[in-house]
Amino acid sequence: MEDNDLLKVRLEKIAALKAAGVNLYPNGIKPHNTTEEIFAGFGAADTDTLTKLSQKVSIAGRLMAVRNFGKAAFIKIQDRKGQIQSYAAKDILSADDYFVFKKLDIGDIIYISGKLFRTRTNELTIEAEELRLLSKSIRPLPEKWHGLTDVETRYRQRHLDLISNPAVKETFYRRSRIIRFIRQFMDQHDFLEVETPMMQPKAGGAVARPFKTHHNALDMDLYLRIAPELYLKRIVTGGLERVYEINRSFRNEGIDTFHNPEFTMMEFYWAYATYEDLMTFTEELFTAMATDVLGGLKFNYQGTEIDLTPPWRRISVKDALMELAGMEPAMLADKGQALAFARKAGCDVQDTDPAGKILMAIFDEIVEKKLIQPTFVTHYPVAVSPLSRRSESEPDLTDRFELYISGREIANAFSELNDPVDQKDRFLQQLKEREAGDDEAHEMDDDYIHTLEYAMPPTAGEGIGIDRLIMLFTDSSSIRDVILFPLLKEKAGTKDSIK
RNA sequence: GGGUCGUUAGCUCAGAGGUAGAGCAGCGGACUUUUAAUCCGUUGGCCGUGAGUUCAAUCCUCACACGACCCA
Repeated sequence: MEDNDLLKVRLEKIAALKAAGVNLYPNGIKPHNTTEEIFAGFGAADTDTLTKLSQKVSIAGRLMAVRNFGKAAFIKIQDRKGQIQSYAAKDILSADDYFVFKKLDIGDIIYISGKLFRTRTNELTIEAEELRLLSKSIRPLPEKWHGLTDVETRYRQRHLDLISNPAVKETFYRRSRIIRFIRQFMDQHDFLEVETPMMQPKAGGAVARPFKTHHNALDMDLYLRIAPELYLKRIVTGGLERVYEINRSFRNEGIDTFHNPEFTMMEFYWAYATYEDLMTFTEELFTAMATDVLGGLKFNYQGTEIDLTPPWRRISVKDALMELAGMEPAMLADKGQALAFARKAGCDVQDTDPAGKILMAIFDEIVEKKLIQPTFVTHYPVAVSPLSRRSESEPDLTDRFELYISGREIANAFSELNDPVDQKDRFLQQLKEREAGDDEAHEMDDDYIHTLEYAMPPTAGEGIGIDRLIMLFTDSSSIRDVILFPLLKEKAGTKDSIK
């Protein structure tokens, strides 16, 4: 163990407590209240009312502050819902409890029971009649006023972040509430929640690099899924017609404020619906969710007001390129001109890239960041949509949209390609691109085509990036702030433990 | 992958080529209604790691590690 005086002092206290026969880690002592319940029940009660009531409460939590006054003290206890003050005095506590109290450190988990009263400054306070140590801390907490601000420590030691920064707890309460709401909404619309493999022999359903792993007993390489899509469509083919899954996918790519290698997505598939139905459905989901979670359809994200009031703007990729990137119709029609435009804009494009891919590169570079208010971008080129149904009127385009909010892709949806012959051609085209050096191109998946050969009903499907959605709804600037344990590089020698 | 910035006490941060600083926390003392309680006293450091320049490096140079932000 590091030669640290702070730890030494605490270990000495532990020795003293043990010598006095105090159990440092007792079990089975249960609080009857939370801080939230106490404030909800008695936050409005005045001194006289509290005196008459003589209301006894008990709580457990972390000791966060001690203000000593000789033979009495004010202390703050924090539980999962908040903090409350308690008054610990020598002439109220038993001698044994007071002995323990004098040996407590900030950071210890304690139990307090006693009557509620108001102090001279009118703060609702528990007069401690019984005080128990529930778990002894031997390391000091971050400082009470500035808290913990070092982002690296916040992510690496999330427990400290949660203890020190109440807003972090709020974020994860809200995250849970959003996901719970989505489940309710989907269930109400008769969707069935399912789970599909995270380890897949082929990583399909999206355009991305996978993580590879290996099954020893089967001696088989497996990939962590980049999307559940192909399995969910097998389920729809099987007749479940409306399914959804909320869970992790994994993509082996760079890390930044919008990308974590593992991230949470909801995908859902809806037989007999079209991508146009999904636009309406998405509006309904988001507005209901915002009303439930935020109490309205307008909210602030990083200093910009976002308004979710439907209907949201719908614009095709080509119209967006003309309106927001300043492209001329001739450039859209001619690959050479598009390529020149893309190069000028600083896009990383190859001569061999299909025209649709070049247009999307320009879109990503210039248009995306301008889509601040919720916008459905429609009619993506076939070349970048290997699993989407072709538009009846324009076979080079697909019945697909992406939803953009605050310049970021939040959802991706399309009417599903259920023609097995066309699907096979699309995979073959992807293979060509893979051979040309695009290691993100989709793999051939004969098993999936075989499934389609049994006839999948006409279906529309959508994927919603849950982490990004939660960033929006919690005004978080980094995806790391909405994931409890974002991936960080390992750092050697940062943490010792006691011998 | 490139650029910029950061890494000093448990935490939050100053600092200067010559023995390392503050606030909070801790420790000792006073104090039974405080709100970052107050008052007196006080402990605590491989200045991220490694090399180089120098009489002397925590500071200058280079490399590396980790992180943040921006760009691709």
